[in-house]
Amino acid sequence: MTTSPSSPTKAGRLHAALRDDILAGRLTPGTPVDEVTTAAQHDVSRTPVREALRALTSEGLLVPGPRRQLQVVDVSPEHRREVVALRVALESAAVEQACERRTDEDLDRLRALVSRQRRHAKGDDATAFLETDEAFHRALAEAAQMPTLMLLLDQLGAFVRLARLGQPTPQQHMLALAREHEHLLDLLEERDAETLAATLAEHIRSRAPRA
Amino acid sequence: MTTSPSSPTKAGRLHAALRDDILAGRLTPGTPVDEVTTAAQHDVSRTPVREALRALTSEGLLVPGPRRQLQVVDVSPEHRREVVALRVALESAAVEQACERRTDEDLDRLRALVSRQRRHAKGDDATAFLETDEAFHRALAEAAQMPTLMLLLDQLGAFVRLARLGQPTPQQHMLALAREHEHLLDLLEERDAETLAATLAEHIRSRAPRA
DNA sequence: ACTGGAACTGTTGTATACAACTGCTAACGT
DNA sequence: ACGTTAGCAGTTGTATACAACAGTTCCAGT
Repeated sequence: MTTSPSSPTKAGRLHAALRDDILAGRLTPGTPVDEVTTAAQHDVSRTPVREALRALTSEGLLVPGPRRQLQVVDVSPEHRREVVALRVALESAAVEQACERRTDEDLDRLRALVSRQRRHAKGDDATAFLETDEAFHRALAEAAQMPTLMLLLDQLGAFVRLARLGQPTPQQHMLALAREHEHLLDLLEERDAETLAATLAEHIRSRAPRA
Repeated sequence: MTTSPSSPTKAGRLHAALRDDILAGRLTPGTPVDEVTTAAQHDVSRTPVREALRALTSEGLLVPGPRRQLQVVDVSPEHRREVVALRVALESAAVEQACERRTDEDLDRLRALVSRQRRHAKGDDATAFLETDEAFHRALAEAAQMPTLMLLLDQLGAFVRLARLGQPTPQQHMLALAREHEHLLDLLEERDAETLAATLAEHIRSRAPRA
């Protein structure tokens, strides 16, 4: 968010590209990242690289390591738990507001996402499913119309994705999640803020790592 | 946090200096900030300025304006309400964890802060009081030992400070706040997570702008 | 008078050269 | 043999020059 994701600048494109490399697992945790190498690989000068690396650092995707070098972040189990707790806190706050502000268009959009998600679940396409899953949670929060909250959630989103990288998603889970989403939408439609927040919290926690 | 605040680099110092200028009201909302002018004023080249401005933008203290220029953010009443809601969500989550993890040292530190705060209140020193107030809330959250949460709270903290800039703080309020802090600590000591979270939420909201 | 567009101005984006720092290596002295 | 230090290699920090872009002004043509 520092540099616009799809901005026409090299810095912006680099930022997006590296972010994608990290979130897709092409740059694995612990990998050192330095300016000159990255610049050479992408055939640009150090200047835009610096900017991209700075942005990624402020997002927490790169962390300062020992030899004054940046490394791809490694999400510890403890960190994972923290992210789950924060998602619960923020998304709960979001849906409470959303219950007041949601429009019928919001509901339509969300229902469409769930049905797409169900389709992907039936086709056992985990990648597409997870993508839609993220889109659903994002759209749900967006109905609250709280831009600063969206900023924070986007930051957390990167870690969520990172945490999920290794873990497979069995079809059974996918179907269950889609059903739960449907239920969340019913509560949003009824504007039952309290139940919705509590159900959402459980929904998020239930997907959390056990250990 | 992108560039270390007190780092020995020019970029870091600039970042801190500009941040301070904004939070102290020396750079008022809406003021356009451009690279060359800033560079000239601080007698450095554009390079470290760019970095500092990027960091401030990612913190939300600068926002992209019309003529492709950066401006000092103006916190709208709507934004203020959002920040309050987010603080409630995050600090509540923090104290719930803190109830499990707090040590006696945490309590000592916090009690010391409250007593300092009470001293400032009695001396009617609003500036020192608010500074200690921030330190108290930060230390309270820190007892949860959730580093990512601290990052998010620090970001919000800037907006809190900004929102308070105009508003005076009568001595009566200060004394009341100090008393409430004392009460929060009692609950933390008893590890009564639920009551503490609820009381804290009310404490934060009670200071919120009315309109 | 109005429209089109060409030059101009001010700004940010990028490349590159150089300086400063850090950690390492190796050589030297004891 | 060991510790100390000088210098060396690699990296980041900073300055500066140049390119690209956007907005503006002002002129030309109709």
